[in-house]
Amino acid sequence: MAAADPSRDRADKHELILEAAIRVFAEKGFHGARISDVADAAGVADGTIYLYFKNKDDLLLSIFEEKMVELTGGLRDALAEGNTALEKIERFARYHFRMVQDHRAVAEVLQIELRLSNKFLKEYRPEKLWDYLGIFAALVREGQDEGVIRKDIDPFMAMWAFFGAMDEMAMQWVLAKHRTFSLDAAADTVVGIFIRGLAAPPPGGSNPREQT
Amino acid sequence: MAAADPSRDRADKHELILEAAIRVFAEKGFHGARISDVADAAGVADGTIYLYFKNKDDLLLSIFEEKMVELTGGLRDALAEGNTALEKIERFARYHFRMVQDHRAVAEVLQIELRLSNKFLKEYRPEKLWDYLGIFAALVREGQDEGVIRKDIDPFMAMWAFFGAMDEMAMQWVLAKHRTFSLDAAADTVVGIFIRGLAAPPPGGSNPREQT
Amino acid sequence: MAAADPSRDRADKHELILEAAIRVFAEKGFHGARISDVADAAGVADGTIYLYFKNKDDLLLSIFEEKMVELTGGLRDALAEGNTALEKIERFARYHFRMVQDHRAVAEVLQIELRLSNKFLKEYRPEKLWDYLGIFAALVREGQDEGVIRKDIDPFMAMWAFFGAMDEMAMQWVLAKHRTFSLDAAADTVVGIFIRGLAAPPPGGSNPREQT
Amino acid sequence: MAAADPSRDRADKHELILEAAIRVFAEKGFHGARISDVADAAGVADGTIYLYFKNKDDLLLSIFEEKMVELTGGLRDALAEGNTALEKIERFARYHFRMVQDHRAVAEVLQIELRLSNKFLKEYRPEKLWDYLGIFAALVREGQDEGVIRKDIDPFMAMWAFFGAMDEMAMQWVLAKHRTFSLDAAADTVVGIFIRGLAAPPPGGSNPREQT
DNA sequence: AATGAATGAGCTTTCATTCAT
DNA sequence: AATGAATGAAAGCTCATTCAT
Repeated sequence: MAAADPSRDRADKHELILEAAIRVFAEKGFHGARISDVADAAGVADGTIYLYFKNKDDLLLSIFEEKMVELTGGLRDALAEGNTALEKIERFARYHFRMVQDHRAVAEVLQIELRLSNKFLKEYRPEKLWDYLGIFAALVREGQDEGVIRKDIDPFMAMWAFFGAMDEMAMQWVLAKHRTFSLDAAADTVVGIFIRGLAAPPPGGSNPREQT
Repeated sequence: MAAADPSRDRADKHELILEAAIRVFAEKGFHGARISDVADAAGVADGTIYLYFKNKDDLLLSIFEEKMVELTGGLRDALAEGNTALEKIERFARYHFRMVQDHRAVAEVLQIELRLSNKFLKEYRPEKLWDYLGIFAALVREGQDEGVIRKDIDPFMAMWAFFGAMDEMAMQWVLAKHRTFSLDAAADTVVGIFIRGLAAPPPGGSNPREQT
Repeated sequence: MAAADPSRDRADKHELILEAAIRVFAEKGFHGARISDVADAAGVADGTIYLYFKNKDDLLLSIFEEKMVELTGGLRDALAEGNTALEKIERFARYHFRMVQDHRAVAEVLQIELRLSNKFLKEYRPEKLWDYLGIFAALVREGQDEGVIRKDIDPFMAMWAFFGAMDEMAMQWVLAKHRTFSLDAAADTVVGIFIRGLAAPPPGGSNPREQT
Repeated sequence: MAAADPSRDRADKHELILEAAIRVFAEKGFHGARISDVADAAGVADGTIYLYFKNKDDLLLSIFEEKMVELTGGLRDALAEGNTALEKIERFARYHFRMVQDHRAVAEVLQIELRLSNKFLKEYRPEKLWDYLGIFAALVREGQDEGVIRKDIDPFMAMWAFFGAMDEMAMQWVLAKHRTFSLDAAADTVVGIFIRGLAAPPPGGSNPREQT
């Protein structure tokens, strides 16, 4: 009797088309993919896509939004086990790179195709990205309250730096078709730099650069 | 005697078209700009552009190459005055953000339009970017030799992290039309995090996190 | 007892959809209106419309047919009180313009939207229009028998001229959104020209142009 | 050396495409014709059409404008030989129908295809038609000054009636593929009705209806 | 009888690039 | 070298209509 739920059917087909689009966009690129390619991959007619998505751009942005929500949800779980803010930041980085590694087609779309979209880059407000990154900014503030992160750090500036560092490495990895380096090493590097870079000096410590 | 040098004339018109393209691409976007817009802005006929550039993509990539060469040249000058590797890294970051700030149209094209290009992102090998960033990797190695940068840092990984952090902030600044934050603050953040993040612990120091 | 009559129900819904279509077509235009707009306006599902009308064109043509039948019926009543053929012709003109004035939405559809239809203009035989206009031709013949209308007039030719004159004025009035002139003045003009234009010369009269 | 005149070349190709469009639209209808059909008929590439016309609608409207200018020019010549206003009105009608008869493809487009165009009917201000018909209104005024046309006639109202009568007959003739009646008879009818319908009563005459 | 989700055909227009002059 | 008129490929989206429920 489950099939009798129409909103269930609707959600299923939405999902069906979205997943097909991820596969097709990852393979042919957003611009290289025709709507009919997506329709074929999903096993529906071209027009059906427009019953579930406004247009081709909306399809791409929907992939972004839905996957970012999943990503953010998973992040919260991943951080739950961390104790200090710095430990959670480490977990954030490792989680981020693990997701890139484990979801290649999605990563391909979000790292590459999405960035090639005028709409996304210039007009769209990626609130779902901010939700995700906002967690980092909150961790920085948390760490500052705990006294383990320097007070002179602007959480938002640090957030962009942290995201930029991870994002660039993820992009190089995806573009290089994963051949040149491991994402574990990328995670180590980001963790190594940012943990020390953000950390407050040990009480009574005498790091000479701390005068800057 | 200047007009008598034909290669000089050629270089002049090449430059003329290139600068016109920067202005037009910055204003209308690469995709939104027509070749005839560039031709109009340069005061030449459409066909003339093809005497100096292979095609529209080549025009964009030429902007990238020529500006990156200038950027790299300027960077060498900027670093010359630095003493230690860490000081040079600080100068690198400050130079980078100053260039973004002082050359808005170029920054607009390199930060935004270039990234929207399939060709650039997927097919092109941006050697000129590597030349620029390679200087950072060299500085890391230098610092490791000097003993002021941790040995467990992979210079190339650090390079991507450093570039990614700066690039993301520059991109946000350009996209936000420079309203939300200052690039000086961005430079401070990057410097503050990376200098500490890369620095070797003071000899005999006892930073508890160094055990990680 | 009314609800017990199934053909009564059917006629009601037919009427319901037809009147909804008139409103929607008048507002959005035939091409601009979607079947679902009509369905919404009628409070039925899209598919239901196809239980009562063959297709979208049939809906438009049905409006034409049903309204023309009503129009023709009303015309007969309006002419009943006239005495001579010429007087009836005058009544015809005044009735026509009054109908346009009193039924704006219907006029909008019949004057404008219908004419924009390929089907109507090129393939359809508008018998119901001929029924309506045939009355005019019959009046001309009647007037010729009575001796009040010139014998050298071809009733069918006169019919098209008469209809054309009225129709053009009605169309201008509808297109101008009724702002520029009154349909009463239009009626006066048509009556003034056609009555004199058709009238036989007074017996023994010596109108010099009668020689033509 | 005539071919060296570039504006001449341009005008030639404009004309070439326009005449091709008339043939194609007359045969397949405006909606049934694809731009590539017109391009083929003109012996140019699809894109070339857009160098001379803004879009498909503009092509249709250009046919209207250019042919109306020609029509109006010819009309002035045709009226030149007339003496009185009434005689000129007669010449107007006969000229109009002769043009329809002698330029079938153009008539097909202007009588049928043009009217099927939403753009033309609802948005466009057909100034060139008004120029043409304005001549009729001027003739009516002229006749009123001469005393041969009744003063109680509104020239603009009469103009629409006159045009409507001719236009309806021309349309029926074109739609019927010229089989059912002759345009000469149509001209006779229009002339017969309008000349008498507009004429002032002979001085001292005693037409009983003149009291209206 | 009524519903409404699914279908899929159909075509204008832009603009990078070429090449005859 | 410079011009600029001509080329022609390429695909998103709408919406009337169907038909399983």
